[in-house]
Amino acid sequence: NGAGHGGPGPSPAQSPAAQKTETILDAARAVFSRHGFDATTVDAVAAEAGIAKGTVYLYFKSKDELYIAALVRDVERLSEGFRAEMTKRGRFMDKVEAWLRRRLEYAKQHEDFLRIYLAEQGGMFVKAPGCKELRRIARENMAFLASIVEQAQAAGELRKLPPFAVAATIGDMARGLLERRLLGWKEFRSEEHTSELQSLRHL
Amino acid sequence: NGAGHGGPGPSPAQSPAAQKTETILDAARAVFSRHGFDATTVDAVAAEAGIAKGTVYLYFKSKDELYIAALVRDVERLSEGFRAEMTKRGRFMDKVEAWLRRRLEYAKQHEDFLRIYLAEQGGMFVKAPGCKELRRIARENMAFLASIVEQAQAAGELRKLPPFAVAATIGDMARGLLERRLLGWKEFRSEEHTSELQSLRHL
Amino acid sequence: NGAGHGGPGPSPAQSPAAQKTETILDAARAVFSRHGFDATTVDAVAAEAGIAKGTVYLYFKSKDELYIAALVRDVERLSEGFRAEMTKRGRFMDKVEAWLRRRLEYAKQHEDFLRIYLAEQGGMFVKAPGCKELRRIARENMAFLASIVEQAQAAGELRKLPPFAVAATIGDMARGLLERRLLGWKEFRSEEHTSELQSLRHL
Amino acid sequence: NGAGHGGPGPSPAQSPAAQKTETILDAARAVFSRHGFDATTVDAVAAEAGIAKGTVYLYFKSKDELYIAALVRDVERLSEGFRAEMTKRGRFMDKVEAWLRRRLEYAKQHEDFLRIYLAEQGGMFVKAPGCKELRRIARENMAFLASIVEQAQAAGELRKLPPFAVAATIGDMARGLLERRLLGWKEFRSEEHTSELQSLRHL
DNA sequence: GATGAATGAGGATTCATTCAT
DNA sequence: TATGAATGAATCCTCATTCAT
Repeated sequence: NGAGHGGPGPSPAQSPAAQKTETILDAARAVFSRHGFDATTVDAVAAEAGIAKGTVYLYFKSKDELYIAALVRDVERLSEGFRAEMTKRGRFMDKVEAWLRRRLEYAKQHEDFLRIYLAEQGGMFVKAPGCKELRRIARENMAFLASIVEQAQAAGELRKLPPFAVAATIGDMARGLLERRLLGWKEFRSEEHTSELQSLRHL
Repeated sequence: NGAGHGGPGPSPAQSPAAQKTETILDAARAVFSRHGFDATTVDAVAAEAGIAKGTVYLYFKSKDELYIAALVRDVERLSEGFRAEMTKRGRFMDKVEAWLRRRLEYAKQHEDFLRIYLAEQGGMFVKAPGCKELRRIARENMAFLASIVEQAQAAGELRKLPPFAVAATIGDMARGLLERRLLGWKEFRSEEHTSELQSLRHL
Repeated sequence: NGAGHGGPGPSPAQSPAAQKTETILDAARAVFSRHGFDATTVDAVAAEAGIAKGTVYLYFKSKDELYIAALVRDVERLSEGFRAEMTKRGRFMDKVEAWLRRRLEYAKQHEDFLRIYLAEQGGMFVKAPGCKELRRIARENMAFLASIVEQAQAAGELRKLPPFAVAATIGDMARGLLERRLLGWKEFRSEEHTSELQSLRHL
Repeated sequence: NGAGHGGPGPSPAQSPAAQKTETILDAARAVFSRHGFDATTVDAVAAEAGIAKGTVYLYFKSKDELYIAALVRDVERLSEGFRAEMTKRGRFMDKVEAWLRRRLEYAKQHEDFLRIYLAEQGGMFVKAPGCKELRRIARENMAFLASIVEQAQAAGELRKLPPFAVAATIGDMARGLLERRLLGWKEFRSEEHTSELQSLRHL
């Protein structure tokens, strides 16, 4: 196939073990996103992956570890993706647009990932697990975004507001945008996101 | 009664049954927010409320219903509160500041509520339950906010961007602000939120 | 009934909870002795006790705890019994005979207990669990026996050999005797034990 | 080969298959003695033997069979050893001392075997498996011992007590001695066992 | 109304055993 | 022969819910 871009199903170039790991993670993502962590049974994941229950435990020590692994894999994949995209662009608004587009695309390809991801953001407040890894990534992304903002401010593209606050605000908006899209709120269909993007021009 | 302040403990003016309902809901809020939905046992809620497990089932049909009830009660209380506050203010930024202050105050008084509330926002994407009620409230609030934005635009206080998009953006920012505060991120201590608020002036 | 001597089935004078605890312990003794620790399921114990699986866990935290509790209860009961008997007798051989008779009687009444008890002695060498409690009792009994031996030596009833060694030897013989009886070895039927007892006269 | 000494590791003169069988049995002995039957996994035995799990099943039909085989091998080896030693000696006490020394030596070389052996003696009362084979050996040894006793009685070396009872008593004492040594009871250190042996002189 | 003992369905996890390579 | 990935039966334990008191 033309890309190792992380579509569902393992690419043929990997070791069989790595392939099966990918298969299981894809299944986990799908099932966890449908039912949430607790309502998901390992049986269901195994069934989705087309393997036996015990096999899951050959690749992951526990249900918790499986959940975290599925989440972290996608979050990292997504993070790497948009950082690369943003670096390629020149002007601030282009960067932001690239970032948003990347997230939207990814969300379209992996609506199941998006569900689990957004849910976990909420879960950060009640569950400790894996948070460490996820928080690390979240903060790294935030720092990256802030540095982008600073560059833009230095270039006179943005008003001189605290960069972290601006970065956070952008992140908040993006999340909300994805959520509303996922919930299918009719006020926020299709091109609407551009109108939200417009707001950014004035920051 | 003289207070819609939503403090814990039942007000004395209510019927005994209503008082016990309140007691249970307070206990539920506390325990659910500490451990999340699944990790919370009905036993723990009963213990927190100082009653027997069976008694909980005299007031709520199931654990699910109890969870939703606890959530809805606070969300409605909060919504009513800030709508009233906003209505009292004249200028847009005052309204928004009043709203934010209201949320922060509430969050301070009920950090446990906040946790459960933010977590549930994520849960909207994976669990059906209660979503109907909660979505209704969320959309009503959004519509209210949008109408406020429209007024401000009519008064020339805001640029003419799509009101729903602006309202949504404000909501997103507010949520992010609360989250970062709750997580204790050091970049967003104390007065910092004003700097995020400043951004709004330029919308 | 004429005695709280520990026959199966709870005595009516106890609290309901204590009665049920006894019922479960009796069931546990029976089932564990039939199949050993690992091959015994909590389900089987519950079935033997005529209650539901979950109920067992209202009275004992785990299968391990249940096992230990069943064992310790009987070992203590037996130990107290024979110490009292021995104290009542005057001459050494009478004491020993009383002790042996006590063990044989108990073994007849509680063959299931005996099995579990003897098995656990072997288990001491591979499993740690509960050993602490059981070892304590075992050593207390050994010390008691040794003091009896010392008295007998002081009274000129026994040769002056190291008391602990003699006590241990007596204990070894008694255990072997019980085992052979339990295994039904035809060479060691009925009155045979007296002939083993005779050996003691010459120590 | 020049030694029936039972040391670990296969002797070089055997067929490769027999050598591997020995290797596995050595591993089984080691692991079973550390954790007991149920807590031992076939995986662990294979790892200890340095082979793959599946290979174990090429040599033994099941975990049960492996356990029994490991046990029986050592018991038979030990039995043959001490019978030969005893036959070589002339006087009764010399025979007994030779026998005890043999057991102690074996125990020192194979503490792991001893553990499993003593544990299994208890297990005889709750588990059926292998009992048949082990009981046979145990009774053969007992009969051998009894015949030795009878000889001694005929030679006027021992009082005329029932030979089987005396043999059993000697066996009981020996077992107890080994156990206390294994448990490390401080009352029964080092040379102490001679004092227990002294008792025998008076039987 | 209140209680809390009892229930039993449900799920994570382990591991003996098999079999394709 | 040797391997070790895959299987799935088996079991401990939890906890929402009921109901007799």
